[in-house]
Amino acid sequence: MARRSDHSRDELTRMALAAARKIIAKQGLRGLSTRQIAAGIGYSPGTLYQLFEDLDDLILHINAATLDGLIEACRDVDLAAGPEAALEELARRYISYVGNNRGLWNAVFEHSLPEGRIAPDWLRERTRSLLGLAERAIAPLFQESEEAARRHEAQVLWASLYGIAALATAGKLPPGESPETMVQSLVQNSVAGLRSRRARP
Amino acid sequence: MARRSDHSRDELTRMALAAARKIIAKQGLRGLSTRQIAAGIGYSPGTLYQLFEDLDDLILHINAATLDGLIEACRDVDLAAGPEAALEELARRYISYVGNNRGLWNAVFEHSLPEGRIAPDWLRERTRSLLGLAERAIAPLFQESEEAARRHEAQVLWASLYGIAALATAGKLPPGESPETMVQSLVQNSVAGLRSRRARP
DNA sequence: ACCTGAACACCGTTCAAGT
DNA sequence: ACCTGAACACCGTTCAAGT
Repeated sequence: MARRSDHSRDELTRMALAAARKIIAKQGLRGLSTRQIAAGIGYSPGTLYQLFEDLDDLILHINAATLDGLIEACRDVDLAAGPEAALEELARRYISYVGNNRGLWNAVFEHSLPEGRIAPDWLRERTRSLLGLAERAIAPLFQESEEAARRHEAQVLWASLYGIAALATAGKLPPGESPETMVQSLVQNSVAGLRSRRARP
Repeated sequence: MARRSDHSRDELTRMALAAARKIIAKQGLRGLSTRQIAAGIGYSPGTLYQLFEDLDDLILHINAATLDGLIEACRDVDLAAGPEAALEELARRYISYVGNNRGLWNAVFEHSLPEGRIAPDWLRERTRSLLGLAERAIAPLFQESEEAARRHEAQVLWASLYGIAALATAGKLPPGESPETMVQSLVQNSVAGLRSRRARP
C-alpha cells in the first residue's frame, strides 16, 4: 500500500517507544509485543521494522531511556559531600527512581539478548556513566594512584544496589523489609568497612 | 486418542523438567516453549498440562530445583568458623554454583509471573532457607535479642550477592571484573563495617 | 520512499475424541 | 484415566504489492 507520512520518522520512533513504555509499565515485558505497539500507534507491525532492527532493539532503546532517567535523577547529587553522604543520597535517589518506575526497571534486568548477541555500546555507556557517579563518591577513600581499587569497590557497591533494587521491584523481598533501609545499611557498612580496611593495609 | 502410560506421572514430570532444563541451559528462558519440551520427551504439548498448571508453573519448579542445588552446595559450610570465614565460603560457593549453572541461574531472576500472580510458598521457602545460612554466619556479630537487625543485615548481604551474581551471569560486568573478587570485597567490607558500626552504638 | 496486508513459522492453552 | 490432534487466539518477522 501506501506512504502515509502523517508522521516523520522521528515522531514515529518516539510514538512507538511511548506506546511500548506504556505497555511495559502496565503489564511488564511479557505483555509487550510488536503487534500491540503497532496497534497503539495506529500503524502496522511492519512499520516498526523500519524504525528498529527488531523487538530486542526496541527494548534496548527503552532500557537506555530508563537508565537516562536514573542518570538524570542522580545528576545534581553533591558528590563532594563525603562518601557516606554522597552515597546515601545516590542510593536514595536510585531506590526512589526505581520505585517510581517499577515496570520499566524490571525490564532493564529481565531483558536478555539471544545467545551470541551482546549489548550495544550506547547501552553499556549508560551503566558506565552511573558507575562513574559511585566512583567519584567514594574517591576520597582512595589515593590518586589506586584507580583500579576505586573502580572495583564502586562496581561492588553498584552491583549490590542493583541486587537490592531488583529484588524490591520484582516483589521478592520479604514483607517488612524495605529497600530504603537496606541501601542505607549497605552504604554505611561499606563505607565503614572501606575506612577500617584501608586504614591499616 | 490414547493412554500410553509408557511412563508414570512422576517419571513424566522428571522427564519434562530435565528436557526444559536442557533447553534453558542452552538457549535461555527465551528458547523455552511447551512445544519444545513436549518434543523433547516424545509427548504432545497437552500432556504437560496434566503435570503442571502451565508453563509458568513448570518454570517455577525448575527454579526451585536450581535453588535446591545452591542450598545443597552450601549445606556443609562451617557457619561457626566466624563471620568472615563463613560468609566468604558461602559467597565462594554461591558464585561457583551460579557460574556452573549460568543459564539456569539466569532463569531464576529473569522469570516473573504475570500481573496479579505471586510466587508460591514452596519457592519462597527456598530463598528463606538460603537467607537463614547468611543469618547464622553473621550471628556472632549480634546479641541474642537483636533478631530483627540480624535478619535485616543478612538480607542486605544476600541481595548484594544476588546483584553481583546476576550481573555476572547476564554478562553485564565490565571485562576484567570478576564476581569472585567482588564478593570477597563485599564480604570483607560488610563484616568490617558491621563490626565497627556495632562496636560503638 | 513509505506503509500495508498477507504469509510463514512459530507460540500457550483447551478440549473433544479416542483408547 | 490418559493422551492426542486439532483448534483458537495469539506471537515476530519478512516482503511483494500498492501509492
